[in-house]
Amino acid sequence: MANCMVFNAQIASIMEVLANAAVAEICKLVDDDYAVFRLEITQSQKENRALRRKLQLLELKVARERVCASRLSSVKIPDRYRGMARGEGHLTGGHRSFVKLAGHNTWRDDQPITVDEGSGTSTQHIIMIEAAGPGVKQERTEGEDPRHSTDIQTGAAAGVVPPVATEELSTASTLQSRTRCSIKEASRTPNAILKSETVTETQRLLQTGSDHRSDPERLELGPLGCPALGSEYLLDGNPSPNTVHSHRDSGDVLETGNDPSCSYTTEMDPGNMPLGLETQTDLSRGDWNRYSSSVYSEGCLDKKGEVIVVDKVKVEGDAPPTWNVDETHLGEGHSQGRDFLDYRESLETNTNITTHSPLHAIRDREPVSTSMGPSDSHDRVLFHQVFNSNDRARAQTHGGGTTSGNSKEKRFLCMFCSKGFSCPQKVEIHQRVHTGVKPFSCTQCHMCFAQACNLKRHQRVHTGVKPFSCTQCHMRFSHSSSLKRHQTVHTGEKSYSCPQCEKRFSHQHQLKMHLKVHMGERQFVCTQEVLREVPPQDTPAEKTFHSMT
DNA sequence: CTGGGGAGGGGGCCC
DNA sequence: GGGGCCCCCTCCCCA
Repeated sequence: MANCMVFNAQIASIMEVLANAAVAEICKLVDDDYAVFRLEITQSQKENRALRRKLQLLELKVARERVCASRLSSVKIPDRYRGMARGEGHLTGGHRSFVKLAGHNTWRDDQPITVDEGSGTSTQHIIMIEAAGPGVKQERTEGEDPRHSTDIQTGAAAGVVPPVATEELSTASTLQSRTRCSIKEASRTPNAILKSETVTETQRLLQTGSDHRSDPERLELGPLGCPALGSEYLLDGNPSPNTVHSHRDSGDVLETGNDPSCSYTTEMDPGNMPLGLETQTDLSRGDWNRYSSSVYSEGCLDKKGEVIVVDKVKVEGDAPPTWNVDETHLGEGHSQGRDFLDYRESLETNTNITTHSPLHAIRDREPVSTSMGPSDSHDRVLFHQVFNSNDRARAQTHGGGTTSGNSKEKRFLCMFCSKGFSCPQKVEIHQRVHTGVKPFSCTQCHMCFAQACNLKRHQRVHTGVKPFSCTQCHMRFSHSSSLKRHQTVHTGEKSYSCPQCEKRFSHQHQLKMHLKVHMGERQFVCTQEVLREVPPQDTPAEKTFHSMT
């Protein structure tokens, strides 16, 4: 009996121990789960805070817009900042952007913010500016929160919504505080960021689809919430700048509606240009004429009562109407030049433009009278591009920079890729790379050309004329460069050298073929390395090549 | 190697 | 003299 009781006591103690162990185990699990759960709660709370900040910013932004709408005023932006801040044209309209200062940010880079503006939503991208970088200059203005003073000087009112989402955002005065931000190589990849900005802006244009003229931001507010780096290019409030939109009444300009897939992003992207344009215009119907007119010669036709008979404009693609020219039709340049002049004129007729460009002299001319109707996203974006290029040109002019460092100033920039050229004709010719317009067609074959001289050269194929003859042999060439290249046969010149070995070649193609040998050998040896575990140091291309040869 | 197109730059001419 | 326009040259590339 006593034993039984002892046994029971032992069992009880054991069970107690087991129970305690089980409880401890359970408690441990609960604690772990609780910790995880608490962590999740903490994260959620952080997210909620961030979202609240965004919401607050957006609300304040709307308030700021309303405030700014009532005090629209022309703000002169230092030209030298335009090109930069406009980000090669892609920051324009970037009032949708916020500048997020490094160190103050609570958002992720490039974090989109969806804004409900009543007429639609838009995605905004936060531009991260490395405020502490050596290339960043802090500039302060009166009443300015130093934290808001990034490197982009816009000198405009209606400042940036401090991206830091600080509490002082709650006051309108803060919102209107002048913010000077100037981007100087602030971003490591400005183009990418700026392009994304353009994308979102153009998308917004499309999505809202409303009359943006009444949008004060378009008038005054520039990128980064700063006033209007590119605001002048907008026609808002300016009755005269008929300019680039003379064809907008065509009705079929763009039926993008709210479809972001028809975004001008594609259009803006040189690489995708043809596709993007096809989404906007029916090339097969010759709408390219309209496009190209709107780009190059906006308004000039209406104004002057002229009709540039774009008899045939051949565009890469199907059913290309062709602007037939023969070698005597090289007067195309006249119309080209006039068109471009008018195109520039149309830009300059915008009285909101503050410019010191020499082109500005044209401004005094009779304003172009066109049938520009209510705002149109397509036209607006086109004008956006056009003016940006022009403005960037001015920025380059005043900034002293040239696109490729040539001695001659390249004030005329391609609206698609911002490449600079010394004269408008060259820009127009260059832009055919993007537009695919080839106005010069051969009368004897289907070939079309973007440059008259190329057509002229091509026609030697038909005529058999070979004006370039070798002085050392009987060879004749239709290409001057072909002759030059041929003469390396006689001179023995081998200007193409292999970077991986000592071999030299007289023709580039030979070098390319040779390099393929290198590549092939390298791959071969890599394979051998895998199979034989060849030490890596034994496999430089040169050694490999030499050993194999 | 040659043929030939794409594209940019230079220079002359004209206004 | 300066700027715009136009043609030619040249380089690059591909077939």
